[in-house]
Amino acid sequence: MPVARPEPQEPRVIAHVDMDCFYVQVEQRRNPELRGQPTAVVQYNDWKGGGLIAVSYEARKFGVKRSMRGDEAKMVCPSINLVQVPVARDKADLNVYRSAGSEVVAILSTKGKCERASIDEVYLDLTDAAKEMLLESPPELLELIFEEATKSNILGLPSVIFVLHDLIVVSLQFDMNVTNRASYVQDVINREDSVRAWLCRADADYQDKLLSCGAIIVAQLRVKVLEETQFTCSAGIAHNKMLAKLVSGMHKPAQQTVVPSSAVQDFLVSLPIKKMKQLGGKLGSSLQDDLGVNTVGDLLSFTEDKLQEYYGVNTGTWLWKIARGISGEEVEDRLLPKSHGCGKTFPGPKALKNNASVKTWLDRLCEELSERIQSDLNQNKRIAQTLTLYARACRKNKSDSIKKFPSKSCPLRYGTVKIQEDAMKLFESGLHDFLGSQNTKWSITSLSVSASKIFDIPIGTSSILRYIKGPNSTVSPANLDCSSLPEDPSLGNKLYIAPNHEEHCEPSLSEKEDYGNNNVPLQMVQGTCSILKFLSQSPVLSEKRKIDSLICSHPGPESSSEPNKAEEHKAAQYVDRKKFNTAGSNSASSSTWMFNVEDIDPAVVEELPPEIQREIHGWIRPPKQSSSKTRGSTISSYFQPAKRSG
DNA sequence: ACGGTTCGTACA
DNA sequence: TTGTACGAA
Repeated sequence: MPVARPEPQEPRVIAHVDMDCFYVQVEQRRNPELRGQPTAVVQYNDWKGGGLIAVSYEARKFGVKRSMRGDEAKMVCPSINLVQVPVARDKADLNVYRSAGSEVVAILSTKGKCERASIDEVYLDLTDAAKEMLLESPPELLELIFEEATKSNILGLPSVIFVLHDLIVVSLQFDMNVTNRASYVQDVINREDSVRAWLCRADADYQDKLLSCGAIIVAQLRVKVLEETQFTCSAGIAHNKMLAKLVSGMHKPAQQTVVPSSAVQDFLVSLPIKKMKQLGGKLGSSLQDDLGVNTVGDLLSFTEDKLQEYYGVNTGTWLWKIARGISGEEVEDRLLPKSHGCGKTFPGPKALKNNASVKTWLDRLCEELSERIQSDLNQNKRIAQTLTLYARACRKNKSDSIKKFPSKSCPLRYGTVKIQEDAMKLFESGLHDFLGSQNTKWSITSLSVSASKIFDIPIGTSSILRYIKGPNSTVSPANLDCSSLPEDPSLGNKLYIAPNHEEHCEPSLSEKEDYGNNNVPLQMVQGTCSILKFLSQSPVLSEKRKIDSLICSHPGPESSSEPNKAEEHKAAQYVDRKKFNTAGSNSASSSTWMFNVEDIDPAVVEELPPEIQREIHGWIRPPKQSSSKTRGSTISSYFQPAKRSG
């Protein structure tokens, strides 16, 4: 359920940018003959012409909709071009669209904080850039700026304003005919005055000016996207994510829309409740059916208490706020996806009915997943930690309870074969739970695997791995070259060691430790065992004593209460191995380890080759004063390095 | 018996 | 923390 975030009191400038029928545009770029023609992208042509997943605006005029089959589309629009999604390993392969999306993100992320919201959408926080523009522009330039801003659609004006520069975009992209263009331009000219009147009115709001600057920045970004990728997009500009998202699709394609604060109330009152993000599903239906709320305006008559009563504290306050256009959700600074997944459905007769066919498909899915996390590692220096298997299943039996196939996870080991093995084990475990004691027939209607808990490889990892691995190794993860990585001071003087990348590393499944009631590798212990084992095998750290010298203090809570801290630290100077391995939930729970460089015994360092020594010394920098946040002073967390704080 | 595929979040 | 349910595109 949604939850309200504390909203900053300073007004922000937020944009939501949405590519126009993105997959179609990607295909049109690949084959320019498709431009300006009714086109749709379909996957799986074998049954009823395949399912449509993107429809060009020309085709929409004929009534072609997503969720139609190819055959239906042909019925209502005989001239439609149906382009198939690429297929690899007998399944849809979306990589071309992913990388096209990355091209766009690379451009859109240049003017402020940027959050990749999906393969074809981003949020931008342009507050700083807008303020800068407003501050640094001399008065005579301001007039020009506002003139630029008149090229956006602005909510709450007497009527909709068409956009001059968007006209150019539209005519480039869609081959608009001269008559149309002329009438649009006339439209702009007619309405431009009222926009200028709005922007330059005596009491023009500081917030409105900021939004105007934001609109200009977004317009420029969109032009740049068009120039460099040939893709058009639409955008919404507002003071928060919710409103920006709400209007980004209001004027499509290739246009943008601004929401001044003054227009929010009028805009929202008549808006159907189901149009709001997060209210398109059951929660929205409940509002309609149980409370008789059909528009956002209807929500206004409910007190916050009443809403909390119905939907709980979190959702209640969230509802109360969004009805008033209030949303504090921040734009996250993230250009890459948080997880990678791939899956396939096996509808009806295609359902998988035995282990062999499951294995065949699982192997294919894992192969793709492995490739994707591998390229994420190579290109972005990121490592995924968790492998999860999902499936949907039917049991062929009599009166059947609607039981779900449970999802299962384990630590992710790199390497296609390892992933395949682990995924199959996960499947067997899930199947076991699913079937219970019964011994009935089953069939699988969908399978998917995903890699999650992805984080950046911190500085220092690569060289250690290179060294331990040996310079001549050709095994992929060891080929990491992070030498070009920028230093990130927020990570502190820590040495990270990520096992599971090493061939020597034989974690999890084979160890069969008795930590659970099934054979699924448990995340908690496996990583621990394997890194210790691994370290003990390394030529550098072959003796147990040396390992202990590496791990020389106990992980305390990140922000433990001050009085006991010193004492705790002292008491835990030496870590009992058993305790270390099986410690509580917040310590050993992952396969990545983080040490303070200062905690490494100098004697150990001396045994390392000179170049590694130099590197380690390079990590040791004077303590930083800047941040008020106190980082763990010892082996802090075994999990993700704390989020980058700057 | 699902439009298919991928993603993200909140909650128990 | 893992698994689940839900929502969106």
